Amino acid sequence: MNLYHLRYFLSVAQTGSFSQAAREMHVTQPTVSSGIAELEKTMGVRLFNRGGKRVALTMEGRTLVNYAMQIQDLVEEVEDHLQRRDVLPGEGFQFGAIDAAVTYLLPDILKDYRRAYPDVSLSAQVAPSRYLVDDLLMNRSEFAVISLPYDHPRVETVSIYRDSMPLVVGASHPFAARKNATLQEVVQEPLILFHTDSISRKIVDERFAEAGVSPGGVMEMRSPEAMRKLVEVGVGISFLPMLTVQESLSAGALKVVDVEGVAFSREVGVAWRRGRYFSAAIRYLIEAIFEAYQGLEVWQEKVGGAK
Amino acid sequence: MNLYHLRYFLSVAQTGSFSQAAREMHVTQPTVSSGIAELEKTMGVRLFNRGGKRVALTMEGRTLVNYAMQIQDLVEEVEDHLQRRDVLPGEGFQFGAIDAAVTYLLPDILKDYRRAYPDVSLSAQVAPSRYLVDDLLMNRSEFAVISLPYDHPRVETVSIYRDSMPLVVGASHPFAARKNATLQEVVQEPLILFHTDSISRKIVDERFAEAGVSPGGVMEMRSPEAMRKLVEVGVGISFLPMLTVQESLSAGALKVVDVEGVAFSREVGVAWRRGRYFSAAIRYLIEAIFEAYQGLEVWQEKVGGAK
DNA sequence: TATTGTTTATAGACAAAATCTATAGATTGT
DNA sequence: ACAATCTATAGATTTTGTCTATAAACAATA
Repeated sequence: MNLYHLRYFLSVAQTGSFSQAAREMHVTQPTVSSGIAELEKTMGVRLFNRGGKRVALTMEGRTLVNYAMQIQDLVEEVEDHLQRRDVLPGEGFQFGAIDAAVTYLLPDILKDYRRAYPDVSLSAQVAPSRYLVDDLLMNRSEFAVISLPYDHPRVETVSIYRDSMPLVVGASHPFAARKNATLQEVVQEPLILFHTDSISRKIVDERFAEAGVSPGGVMEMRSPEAMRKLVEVGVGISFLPMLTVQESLSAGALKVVDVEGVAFSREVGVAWRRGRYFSAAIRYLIEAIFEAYQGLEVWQEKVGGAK
Repeated sequence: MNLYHLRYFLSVAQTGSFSQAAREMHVTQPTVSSGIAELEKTMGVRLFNRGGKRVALTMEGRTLVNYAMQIQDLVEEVEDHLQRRDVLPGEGFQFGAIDAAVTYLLPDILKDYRRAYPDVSLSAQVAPSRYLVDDLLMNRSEFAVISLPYDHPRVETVSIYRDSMPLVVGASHPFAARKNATLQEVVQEPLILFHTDSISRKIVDERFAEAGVSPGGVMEMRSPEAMRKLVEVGVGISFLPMLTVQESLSAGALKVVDVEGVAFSREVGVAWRRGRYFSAAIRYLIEAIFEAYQGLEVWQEKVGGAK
């Protein structure tokens, strides 16, 4: 049983003639004959009564007409949907994003996206970068907005945003009155740092190692928002992404202190599993991100040609 | 696009693996690969993201899953229906029958049929034999119960019932008191005869011609029931099928009068377009008719072997 | 970092099927 | 009876699907 056979069958049922159906389907009459014969053989019933100028459906033929039409409709519908790249209501996809991205970088973009694809349901997974990369590798999410650099042979990344990570202290901290401090002074203070498997922590650690210093009492955290709060109330001081502390700085709850010879920064970028394919609705969101920040050209270079 | 490809696709979607799907479908892995590749080509979209131990559906793939499952279900359903020779509610067929058949021969059979095929809707076309045969030839009805003999190269017939056609007169007619009458006497009376294109009329006419008599005032009718009424009220006398007049005889409204040298009778039989195919539900009804009267063996001989 | 056991993709051979041309056999309508 | 039109069939051809064998990519492990 073949979809073409069903098409021939419906045409014969409608026209009442094998020859005419053949003309409509742009095939020869024996093709239609053998198509119907094949259907009749596999179904084990006669579909038409031949003889006379017109053929007539049998009862079984009438039954098959009902089904064949439904099948035909579904086939046409799905071809249409896929070729127009329409999205069915309820369809959607999952992507990953670090806290700072979903809180500060993406909201406006997601709002616009809603307008472009109102039927697509988005599911954002918020977690530290390394977990998000796991999701990428396991095909559990389509792309992720993570901290860079992230080096993995199966993951490609493009930076969208450079974020400085200044030393921030609570408003009542002794450093708050000063313009700057030395690295040696900093490591004497109780430090609140990202957890050791985070990108941002790696950046800090590397610089510390270069300078030959090592911090004393360190508190480790996964959540930058929690760290911001802890610094505000004076539990310790921290190097935190500008995105995270912007509002607290404006409100005066935190202060930035320059550290001599140190200019920490981390990049935020889009990451995806190398070589993967992007559906139109997904590609649209990714490109909106690049357009809002930067990286569109690099992205197109990496993925644009090889659909 | 092919139904097998859809099956492969669904299996891959479910198992998350081309190889495993191949094992489930009892084909080799390259077969699945090229099946999916062909689907992706004709649809113009990627259906899976490959790489890693498992493949993952794209958004388009998820869309196709929805449709493919529906299509699959319909295909299975229709194969099931046709092979079991089930009948869908509302399906049905049309057959023809002369007045006497539908009134006196078929009611009980149709009642039983209801029990065997409650979902089949029957449509009986009631008309004189020659119109019913037209329907047969045009494939507008599946079979017909008509008066015999009916000679046509494209129509086959099997007799089910021999019906005598005695001379009947109204209870108050002068003949009513007599045991018999001669043909000469009969043609003096006002006769009510079937219309000239009817089988029964032909039988009567032929006998008249043989005997060298020709009737005087003749009233022609199509409906035997109407003729019966007219004879009852004394408009004339008639040769009517026993089936039609049975009740009136019992009630005493009509009397049978023997006519010397005349024994009219017509046969009732089943007719169908030569060489046609009978669906199970139709065949059942026809065979019920033969079983209730006669002709089952002749029927089976003519149509039984050549399905 | 190499290695082993997976995976999917590809190439070429082979088999199955769908389709075409040509023609026969039937039927309808003139 | 004849011409036109229909479906069925046979045989050749082309297309499509499937297989085997193998390559290339990847994951897991030593």
